[in-house]
Amino acid sequence: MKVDRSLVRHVPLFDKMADDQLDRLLAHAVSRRAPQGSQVFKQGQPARSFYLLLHGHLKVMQVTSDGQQIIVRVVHPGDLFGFAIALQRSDYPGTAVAAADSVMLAWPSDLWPSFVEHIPSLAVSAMQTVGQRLEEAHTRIREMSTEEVERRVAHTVLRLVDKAGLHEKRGIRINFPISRQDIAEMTGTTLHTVSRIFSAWEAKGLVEGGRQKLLVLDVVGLAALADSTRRETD
Amino acid sequence: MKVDRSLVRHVPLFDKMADDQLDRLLAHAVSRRAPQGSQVFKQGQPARSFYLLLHGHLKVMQVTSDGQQIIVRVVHPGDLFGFAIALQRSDYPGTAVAAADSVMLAWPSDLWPSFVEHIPSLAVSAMQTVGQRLEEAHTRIREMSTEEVERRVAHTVLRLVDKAGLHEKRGIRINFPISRQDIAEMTGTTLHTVSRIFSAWEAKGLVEGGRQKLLVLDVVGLAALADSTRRETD
DNA sequence: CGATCTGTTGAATTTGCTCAAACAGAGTGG
DNA sequence: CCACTCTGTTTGAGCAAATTCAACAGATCG
Repeated sequence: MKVDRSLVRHVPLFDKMADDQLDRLLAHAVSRRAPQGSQVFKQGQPARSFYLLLHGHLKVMQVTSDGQQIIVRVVHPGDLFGFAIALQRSDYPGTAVAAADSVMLAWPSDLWPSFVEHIPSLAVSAMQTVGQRLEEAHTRIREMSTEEVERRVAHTVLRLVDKAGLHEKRGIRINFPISRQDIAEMTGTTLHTVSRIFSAWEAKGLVEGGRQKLLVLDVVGLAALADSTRRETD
Repeated sequence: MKVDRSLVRHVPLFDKMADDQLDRLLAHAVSRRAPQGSQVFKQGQPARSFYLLLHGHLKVMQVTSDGQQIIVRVVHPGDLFGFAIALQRSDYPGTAVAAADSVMLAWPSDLWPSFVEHIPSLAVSAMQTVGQRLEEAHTRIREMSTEEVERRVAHTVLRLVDKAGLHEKRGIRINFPISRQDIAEMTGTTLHTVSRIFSAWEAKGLVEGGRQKLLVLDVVGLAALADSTRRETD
């Protein structure tokens, strides 16, 4: 079960780590594949492992008691996920679903404390990661409190461009299959509204849609829309 | 600048800590008072200190570029706050305002790394705290995505009851001055809507309002309303 | 090739916001 | 003590954004 150092060397979480420490860490890692649509772990399950995404994209979802679903966050390559254990939780707070075929490393949760103990920089990095995640959550709360749907959708798409954008001749492609429903669940609206918004944007030449596909043609225009202080876009 | 151990002994963050460690920690602490309405720190300021609230209540707010305000969270006694430094940030992401006269301990941010190094349990506790905060943020996102305003307000009030409730003969009093505007900023709505909701609740005998005052008469009824799966309350 | 999934679009409806006006209570100063 | 002001609260009316309802079209897949 050899995992090569170069696979994770570029990950911010590990870039300050000495080679031998990194090797010791990787010695306990198991690599795992998740085909598109499969679940890596489920909400409520005991958190037996924590993960690092190497390739692909995951959606972390939560289901409410009355069956409604939201996407808590999207996991991109290089992101640590499922580390409930570090936050002193015994179960996963959400369900991780592969949005595209994905590859990840998995460590047994039991090992976390000893890792942190022996590799202090890991604790610092982990703390930083959680801190960023908290900030993202606050950003989302702020947007949901103060912005109308169209601007929220614009912000969400721009974040996707940033995290999962692939440059093409005609624009920037979101690099994994994503539906209107998904975007609705990320912005707190309905797929109907998202569909209408995308149709309007398409008419304006900002984006180009398609079944589970999204190509952003005019990032600047979209950003202008996202930052516009109410009613200037006409 | 002596700070007594007993002041903080009950705080979860410190309850597993040895006496001598705690004393070493407290040796560097400075106590500080914030009269009602005063700011403890401002959004964007360099994060020179981190704090522990001993007494009172604070609101942490963020202002959007176009001037709108939201309340990111409410700080209650025993909560650590303003520890941006632990998350590797150099400035405060929000503004902390005293909702009531408050007393807190302050430590220079510089000391955080050495504290964490010498007191490993502090790192674990801090991580846990941030984790809980992240979960709260996700709960709020979930509520804002899936629930109508009335239920969100109900949930918010119930959280206040839990964190800042004071038992009285007639019901449970929220133990610090809080306005409709505040609750609007916590739930992502307007003070008008909150006022209307409270008026309706008052008519039903669930709560009793007043200028910056809130007395919850029927916690169970409120909880029923908060958990009702759409349109059953009539 | 039917069945299913995703997306589109119109129409009716509703929620909650904006605008507007008035009111209540606490504190202030004459 | 009373008029005045400030701040927070209440309430109505109209309106707009977004949801719900509904029907359909095009892809995709077994």
